[in-house]
Amino acid sequence: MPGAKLDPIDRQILAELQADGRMTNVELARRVGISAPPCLRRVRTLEEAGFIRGYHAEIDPRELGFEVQVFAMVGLNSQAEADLSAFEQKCREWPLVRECHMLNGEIDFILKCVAPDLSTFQSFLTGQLTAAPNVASVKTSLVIRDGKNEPSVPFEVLEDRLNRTA
Amino acid sequence: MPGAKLDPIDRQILAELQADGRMTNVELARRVGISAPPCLRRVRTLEEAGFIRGYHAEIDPRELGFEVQVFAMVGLNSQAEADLSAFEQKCREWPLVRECHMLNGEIDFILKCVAPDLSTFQSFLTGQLTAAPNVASVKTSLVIRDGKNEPSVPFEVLEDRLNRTA
DNA sequence: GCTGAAATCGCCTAACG
DNA sequence: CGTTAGGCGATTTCAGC
Repeated sequence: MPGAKLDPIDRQILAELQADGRMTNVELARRVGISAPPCLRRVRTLEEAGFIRGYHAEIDPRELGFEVQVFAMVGLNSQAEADLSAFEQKCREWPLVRECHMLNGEIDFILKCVAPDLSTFQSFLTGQLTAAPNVASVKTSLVIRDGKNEPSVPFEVLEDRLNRTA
Repeated sequence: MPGAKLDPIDRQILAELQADGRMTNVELARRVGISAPPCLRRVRTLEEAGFIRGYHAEIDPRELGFEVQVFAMVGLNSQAEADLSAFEQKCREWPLVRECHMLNGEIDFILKCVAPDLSTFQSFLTGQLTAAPNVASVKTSLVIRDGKNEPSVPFEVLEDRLNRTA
């Protein structure tokens, strides 16, 4: 079971850094109740072990002029591994596509896209996405507003779960 | 037009901090070609103006024991504003729901969820989500793998666009 | 008004117990 | 894991353009 090697302090470190990635190490150490040097060692270990993939400023797309956010549901003609990978590669090359997730069921991929305006997105949709090799169908939905948008992991659930097993 | 008040240095600061949110201020200043104090002032201004919403460590959910990632497409019975808000509020209270976006078209909301395992998700699905007031239909798709997962904003597109206008 | 230079203060981060 | 200690970054102050 992954996560088993982490003690409560490690998990708290991850939770704190997920909430505020620019927290100083001494502040972090204070919050988790140890002194700074071991705290820093833990952070480095967590980074190297792949628990922490990186640190990012969260930027408001609308403030920057990206007024449009769209989800695209994509079906392919072939689901052979080479064709799936080829499509993923295309997504990595398209800057308007921010996320590309392979799904089970009738939809093959869901894409989260941003664009400065609708016409930019439309021309990407018709000129690039729909026109790409192997793409069978694309259904798009505009995002009206975001009701919630949190970084990846709910630590509360993790703690609940470990308490229940304990 | 939003983003018009930002000069090229501000945009570069945002791009650098989106790529590495823990970069030191002196390193950031070096990269954007100004000295540290004005660089720090710009960062503070960008934070206060809402361009930067926060800083987060990016944590690998699978490493932490969240093996399951699911998209849920939700339709409601009533689309009155009070009912839409009520559903969004529910999503904010459910820790397994990480994102909740209101969409146009026949789907009302798309939810990105995580869970430690399938059975945890299933019990959330049947016990909470489908059972919530006003929920008419829920279709779920398991994520097989992530082909791309990038933070919000493609600065390349912004620069292209500004160059074209200039 | 905004930038850069100098100086202070606090943090980072090694070495050691 | 804690303590100590030296070097570096952060942040304020002040002068210059």
